[in-house]
Amino acid sequence: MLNRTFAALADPTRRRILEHLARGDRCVTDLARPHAMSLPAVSKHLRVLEKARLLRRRRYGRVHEMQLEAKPLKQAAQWVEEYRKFWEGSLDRLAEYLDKTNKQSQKKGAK
Amino acid sequence: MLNRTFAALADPTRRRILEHLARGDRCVTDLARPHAMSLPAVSKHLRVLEKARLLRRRRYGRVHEMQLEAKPLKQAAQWVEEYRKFWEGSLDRLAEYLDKTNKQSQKKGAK
DNA sequence: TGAATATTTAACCATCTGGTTAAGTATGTA
DNA sequence: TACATACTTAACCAGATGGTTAAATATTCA
Repeated sequence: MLNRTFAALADPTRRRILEHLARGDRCVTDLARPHAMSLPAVSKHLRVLEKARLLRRRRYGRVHEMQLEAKPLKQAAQWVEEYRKFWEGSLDRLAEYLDKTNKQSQKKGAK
Repeated sequence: MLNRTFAALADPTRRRILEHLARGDRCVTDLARPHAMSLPAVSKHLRVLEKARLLRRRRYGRVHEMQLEAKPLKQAAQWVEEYRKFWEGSLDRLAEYLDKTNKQSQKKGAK
């Protein structure tokens, strides 16, 4: 699951789509408009996001409405936070401190 | 930068490498051992992580030692958290609440 | 010097990715 | 019915990705 979530987030077009969606549900054509690419291209991106469960799709007649789904993002956030905190705590606390006080001298940090 | 970070994190082998690294600096051979793949394959993964600046490499003679670098992860965490909070706040606050109290009934949540 | 160790580079391969255009499927509207 | 609209599917393409094996490059050790 994390594979798909991170892979989905790795593409800037898809991140922008999510950003637009964060302002409310949108149909495919609306979401495609600000992106300089064809509709099928956007359609593919939407399917990637859908497979990653970052959005849910509902059909109202011929219009498809997308809705954000926060759950996988929560999982991703947890993974990132866990490791970030862990190794900032264990390895980089000194480096980070030095980083704040002296832009140079953190190179000899841990080991 | 986010592109590379998320792309790097999308591969399970690379996530496992980071997990091992979180327990301390490691050389290439050590990092390769638990993965059922060739050394060049691991070497490639390390280069991907290095390009994403998720790790720094230092050469001690013929041994390359890897060290975690938390900065890009912090950026990624910020991106994820920003959007997660935003749309949980706007759309999924109710769903999230229901999630805590009743494992089932959040399906009809927003909209 | 010569052999072993640590690692990368090169060449190759199959599959995935992100885009295209053209055609197809539903649905709404005149 | 016929046309327009919303969207997907199909076929294709170039380039990236994730793996392989074989060979090259340092470095250490005897």
